[in-house]
Amino acid sequence: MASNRQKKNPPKADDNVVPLIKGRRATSYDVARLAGVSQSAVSRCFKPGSSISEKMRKRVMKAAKEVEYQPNAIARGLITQRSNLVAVLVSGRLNLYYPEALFKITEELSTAGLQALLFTVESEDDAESVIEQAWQFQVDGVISASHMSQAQYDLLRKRQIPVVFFNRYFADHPNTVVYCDPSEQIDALAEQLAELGHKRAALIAGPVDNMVSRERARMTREALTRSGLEIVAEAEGDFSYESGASGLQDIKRAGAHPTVIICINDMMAMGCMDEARSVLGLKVPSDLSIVSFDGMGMSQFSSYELTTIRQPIGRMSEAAVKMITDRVDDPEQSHEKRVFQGAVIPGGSIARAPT
Amino acid sequence: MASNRQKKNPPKADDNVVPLIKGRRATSYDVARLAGVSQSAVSRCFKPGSSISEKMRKRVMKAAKEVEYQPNAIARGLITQRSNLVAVLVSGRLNLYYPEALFKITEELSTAGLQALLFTVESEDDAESVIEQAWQFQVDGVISASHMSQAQYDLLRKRQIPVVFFNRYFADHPNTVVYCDPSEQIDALAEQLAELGHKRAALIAGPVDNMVSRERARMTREALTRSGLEIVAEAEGDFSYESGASGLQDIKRAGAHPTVIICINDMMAMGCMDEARSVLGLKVPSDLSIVSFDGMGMSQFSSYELTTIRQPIGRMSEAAVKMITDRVDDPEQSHEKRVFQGAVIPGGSIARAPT
DNA sequence: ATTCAGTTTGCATTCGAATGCAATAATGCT
DNA sequence: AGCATTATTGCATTCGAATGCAAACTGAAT
Repeated sequence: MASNRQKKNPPKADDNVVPLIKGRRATSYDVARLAGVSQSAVSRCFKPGSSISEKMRKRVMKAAKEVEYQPNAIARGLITQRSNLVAVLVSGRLNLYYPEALFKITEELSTAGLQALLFTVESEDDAESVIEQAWQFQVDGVISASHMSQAQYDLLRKRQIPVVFFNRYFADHPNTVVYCDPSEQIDALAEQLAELGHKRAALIAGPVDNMVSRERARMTREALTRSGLEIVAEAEGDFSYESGASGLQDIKRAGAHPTVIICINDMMAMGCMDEARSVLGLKVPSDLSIVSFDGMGMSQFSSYELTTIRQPIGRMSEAAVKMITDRVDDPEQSHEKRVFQGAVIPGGSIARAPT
Repeated sequence: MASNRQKKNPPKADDNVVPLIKGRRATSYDVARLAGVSQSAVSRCFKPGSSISEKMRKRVMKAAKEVEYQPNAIARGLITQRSNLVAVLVSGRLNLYYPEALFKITEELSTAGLQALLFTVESEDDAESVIEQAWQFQVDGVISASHMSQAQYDLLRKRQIPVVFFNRYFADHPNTVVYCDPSEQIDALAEQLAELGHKRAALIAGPVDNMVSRERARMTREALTRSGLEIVAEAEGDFSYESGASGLQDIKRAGAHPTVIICINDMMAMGCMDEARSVLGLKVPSDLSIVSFDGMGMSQFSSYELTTIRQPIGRMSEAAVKMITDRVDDPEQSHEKRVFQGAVIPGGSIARAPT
């Protein structure tokens, strides 16, 4: 191969008649040989901003097209120390809401010239191995919408890999994060519930090890109390439809009689609503009002029409990608929190409290 | 660097006191130097099945652990001509059913030592650029659950990249594919509908450019006719909830009065059911029966409880991954179709025809 | 024609791991 | 011990593109 490389200044085109492609994909050397230029010239043609004459560019591009040359991103990654790969960590089962974000993030990454390397994380052990995998693949950054321990995060930081958290974060530690703050909206809803005559509320919370879930629950408790509603019962779910249903059962079994239930996410609210209607025979919203968080597409299906607090998933995804690209380009970039406002979707799942 | 590499046979450990890590991640050379062995030895330690003594392995592993060495998958990919990356193509918006498959596929790939490089494809143009992207990243294979033209497929084949279609395929061309054949189930359901006294059916089909959609529609027409039901109307949807609702409206507007509607997927069935109940004031199933395809999780929420034909997504995902790994390991492997049986989920959306 | 600045181009090296080959060490066998 | 095998190990090269540096070229000004 070394002897095939051009020797003296003006390498002649086609001075080597070895067929360019025999099974093997074309490399920059193949293109160089075909165009009668050096490999460096080919490389420069594919790197925007390089010093190259128009004549040379045309010549190279013609040859490149001829053999369908596309630069090898793997080889490029090795020399530039940039893989253009971003690990995207999602938890598969938990929340059917995230696919929307995942697709959006993937698209945005792609327009930024980056590719999403997808990892599903179900447990902390998963996270462990996922981080090692990502590290092996030299990912330029990590967008995490799944659980990650402090130690795992620290490991990534130590390895100088930028991390952006999507809807989760460590409260007592600086980190880069995008999330949604629904406090104003839950305040407004609590106020509205009070005006509708509600006095007794119940809460179906999410897993306590989940930051977003905890925060939503905390805000809800505060908002309800502030508006003069009593929280007569609490149940803990796991974000799933089933746990919304069983959460309602738990509340009833505890002997509580709330007139409104706040669910920490839409999925549980749907489970709760279905259980109320089909098992307990309650009418929603006339017998029981339901409020929730997320604003996922399904929540507005006419069987549900939830009154919920929407997260602006699209803008949050854009922000997450922007934040990761900024940090890939400049690793010194400081931490940043981007907090989006929620928005109430009025829905039809709340009404005046039954008398 | 060349002068740092060990010169003669037994290279002494630590004969070079340059700090191993100064910002830079450890390489096999760093480990080799620390352990006092050659780089090849380190490489062999991380390749299962290599000729290496136990003593050497321990020594290397100790050094590797010390500097947290993990082989660089990018560099490995360059030399082995294997990226261990598989492109997974999904269409983002269309079908909320695929996330389940996507996560499953990702997990399965991961246990096979492969990583999923995620691409969203909305249009044929997208597919074009996605294929080029995937090619640049030297993916070892492609799993496509999205649209792809014959020309695009041919391009991938020409480039010797194995492709597995997930629930789509080209009928008149050999290719490797996993899909679900619901013909027996739809026959059984048609039979059951006839026994329940149904005579007039309507069909809400999917996009005609979608193979699965076309096939389901075809089978449905055949099954219904065979069982003596007349198809009094057909509407075409796009798999979305909204198009299920508008499909029903189209049917009604055409003046048809079916007693049962077959929807080509669950999502449209839910839209159709909600529209029937909340807008047309019909009772499902007593006034109108509904049948569909997919068996996605939501379809069994108690607001819907669809009678639907489930695809075994889990097993299909496993099969897809198995098929792609087989073909990555042996590119000569011939084409294969793996067809899974559907399964009827009885649900509660069909009943005796109203008189 | 000469000089000089500015552009283009090519050369040689680099990234990090894998591997064929040859050298060496370890082991078995007589 | 002596010789033949076999198992380990190291050496040198390779994968494909990017890039610092120097050589060559361009054009303009003198």
